[in-house]
Amino acid sequence: MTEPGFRTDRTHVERYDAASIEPRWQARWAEIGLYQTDLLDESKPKYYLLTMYDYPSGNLHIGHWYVKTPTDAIARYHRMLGQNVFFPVGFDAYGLPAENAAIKNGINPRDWTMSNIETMRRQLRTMGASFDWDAEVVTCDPAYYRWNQWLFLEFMKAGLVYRAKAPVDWCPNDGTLAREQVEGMDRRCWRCGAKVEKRDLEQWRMRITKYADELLDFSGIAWPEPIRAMQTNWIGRSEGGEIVFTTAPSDHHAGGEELRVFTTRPDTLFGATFMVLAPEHPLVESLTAPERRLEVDAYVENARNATEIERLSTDREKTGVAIGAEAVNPINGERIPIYIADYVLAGYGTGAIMAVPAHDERDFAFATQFGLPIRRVVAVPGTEDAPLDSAFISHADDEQLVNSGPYTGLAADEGGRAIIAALAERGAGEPAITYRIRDWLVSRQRYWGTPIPIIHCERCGAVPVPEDQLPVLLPATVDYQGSGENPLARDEAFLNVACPSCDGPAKRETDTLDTFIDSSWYWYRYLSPSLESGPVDGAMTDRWTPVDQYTGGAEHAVMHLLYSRFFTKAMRDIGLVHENEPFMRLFNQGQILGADGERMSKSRGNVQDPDKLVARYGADTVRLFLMFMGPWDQGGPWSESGIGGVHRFLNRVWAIATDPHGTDPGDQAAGKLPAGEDVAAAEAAMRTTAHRTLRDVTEDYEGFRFNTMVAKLMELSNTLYRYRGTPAAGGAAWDEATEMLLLMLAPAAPHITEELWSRRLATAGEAWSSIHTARWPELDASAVVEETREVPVQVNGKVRDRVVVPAGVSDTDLERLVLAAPKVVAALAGRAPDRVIVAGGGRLVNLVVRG
RNA sequence: GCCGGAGUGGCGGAAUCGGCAGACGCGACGGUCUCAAACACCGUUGGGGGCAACCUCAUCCGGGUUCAAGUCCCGGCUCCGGCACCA
Repeated sequence: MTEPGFRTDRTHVERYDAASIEPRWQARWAEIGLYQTDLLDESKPKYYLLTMYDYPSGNLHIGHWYVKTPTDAIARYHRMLGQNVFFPVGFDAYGLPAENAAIKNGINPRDWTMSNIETMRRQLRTMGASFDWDAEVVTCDPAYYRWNQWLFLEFMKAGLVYRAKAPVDWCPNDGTLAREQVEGMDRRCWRCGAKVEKRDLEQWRMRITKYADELLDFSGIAWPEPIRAMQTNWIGRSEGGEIVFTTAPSDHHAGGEELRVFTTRPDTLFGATFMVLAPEHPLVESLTAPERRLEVDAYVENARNATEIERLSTDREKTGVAIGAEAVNPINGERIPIYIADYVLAGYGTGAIMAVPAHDERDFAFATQFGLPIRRVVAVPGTEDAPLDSAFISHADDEQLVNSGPYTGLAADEGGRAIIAALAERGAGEPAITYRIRDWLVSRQRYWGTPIPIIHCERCGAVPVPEDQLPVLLPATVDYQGSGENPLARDEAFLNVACPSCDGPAKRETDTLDTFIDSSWYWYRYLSPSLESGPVDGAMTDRWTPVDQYTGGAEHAVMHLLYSRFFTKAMRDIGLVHENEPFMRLFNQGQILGADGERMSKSRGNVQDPDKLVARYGADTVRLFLMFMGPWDQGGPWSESGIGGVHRFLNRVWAIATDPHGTDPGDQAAGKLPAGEDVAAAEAAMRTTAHRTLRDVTEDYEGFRFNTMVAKLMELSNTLYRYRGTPAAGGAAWDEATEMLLLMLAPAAPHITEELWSRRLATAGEAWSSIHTARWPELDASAVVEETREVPVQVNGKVRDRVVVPAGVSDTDLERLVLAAPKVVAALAGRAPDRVIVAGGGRLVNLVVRG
């Protein structure tokens, strides 16, 4: 009878034991398909909730739980609101770690990946997450990646895919990278951290730049400001003008050649005292004077070979050389010397600048270094002769052009427009816009990815694989020969193929697609994962997309989250979908760091495994603890301290629901109502608290404020717990409040609430139905209002007393009551208040006394 | 340097259409229960002062607006994230 280790007077009550409850309900939910969405059911409003799918790395750590369990609570909350919720799950199954594991351990990447997926499926179930597993997508499945290939070819037809030779970012371990995959000032690979180099390679690209302006427009979608700012900066739109300089004739050069520069400051054109070309600029070769040749060639060679590190190690000191040629300023015919310098980038604008040292920091530094003239052309009137010790770049309203010929005296922005207009008339300039974003490089020299469906024929060039020959299957067997080199490149069976166009001997493309292609449209595929006639089911996407709510990490700001917007627009333009944006609302949860405050990683050994905690406390406690830790968008270092408090809360919920009349042995006040309270007052208090909690918790679920949501449920349970064992327990008000507590807690702690709910139904003799299909409780607004309330009274802004007044008291009555309060009288010390402020509809009174 | 976010008890954090600073939880201290420990439960807990009712200081720093400022304005500092010679 008596279990060892527990108090005798508690043993008659069944204790909360998560381990015996959770697996049982998980199995039951799966058995009855509780979370499988009927996508055709239009009787309820749809709600498409998406959380970023995972790379199957092998084990769920606490970070996965941190993203997924609150998202699951959102799904459950919306179901309780009566919406048809679609909450799918899948795996981002292609990618580098599988290959690295394969090389290291001699395992096939597919076997490694699929066994990890199996593990993770099991782990995801222990979370109690309400995923619809029928919709699962695994991207390394030919049923999925064939549509990557199909989309690639359709995009090609639409002019959105092209192949070009250009400098690319190259990681010695991982091969080519998208610009977005190069991180930090020292330009490291996002995967392996190796230093990234530039190489000239012929590669496939997607024309994301076509959508640059559209991608800058976030109207109609509710995305966090930081993500919008990052994308906006990444796209980097600059407005200005292109100005056409010409080369001046000289001994070695006939002159008259166009030299276009881009500038955001056409107003400073009269201040251009030299010109700088990128070392890679195509005209450098022909413009260089014979006597400068040696030095110029050396500089160009050096710039090509210099790593970014070397460039930066000079502490941004400007370097460059004059090429012995001059350019003619189209506005005034002035001849200025031409330099090359590596601070001018070949890939941005026109790869050439007009240098205006008076009004640009970099040009100022260069001019100072090389003793070049600095001519001020913008100034507040009267200050134009003041010497400059740095570039003058402010944009005050009263600035004017100076030393600018006929434009002198104009306001700077007006002058800029006038200069461009004048140049445009002569064909020597025009308004122009440039972007920092580059087209998306999608070729990867890797095995474990989607084969690019292209065949290279010596006669016909790069020929698309005909649609009826898709998918181009990734060969199942792979021989790495212990190196990271792409094994496809020496797989003769894969490689050799007849040209689809001329039937001659040809070779397959051996590069595979960036895995970010996979994740750029996966949410569409969830709606028809096994469709064979196309990538998406138009009727389904029309009905269900855009996604209503997306959750995931901010680390994807300029990769996945930008590519997905691009894909949606591109798919729209080829007629596949009919929307402009993929995700209506986005929420970025924070990141859980290791206990050391560093990012969790296997190599640091600070990865937190939830299994131990689940075994000790149960999944509900872990879920709730992760929500309670702090604001969801904040994240922070991992610490277990505090999880006990959350577990105690669930224990109390259990006791409230199963044993309303029980008492605690340590409580001397047990069984007694608080002093001065009768049963009626207690019941009114429970009812008020329950409905206030409902009001607040509803707002918290809507706003994803899970930490305060849990806190408020704790308060409600504390209130109920205080009445446990008293005459107020077990009555109608108690029962209503308990039911509300369970319903409000259900999205966050699905197992314990399901168990307690089933017991309630059984006790009431009702047939079982899941709490997760129950309706969210209705707020009784009248219950929220108490009969009396406490009003703080300030004298000169400091709280001196609190008076209890009837709920509907008028301001004048309130004032009268306040002035009669003993402590207020004392604080006033006989003085009459000069002002009486009744603030916030009677929430507070402030009495102002002068002197 | 530019862009974005944030600074509140010993700790995680509440409270921002200006209105009782520190909800909720952890930790700590005291207690109940126990032969004892653990568990559980009850109470106290921002600093300083006072026997006490109370007084006083306090939300990164310095100013300001206001009857009233964690919250608004001006000027700084620190930390985190992103970008980084982008003309």
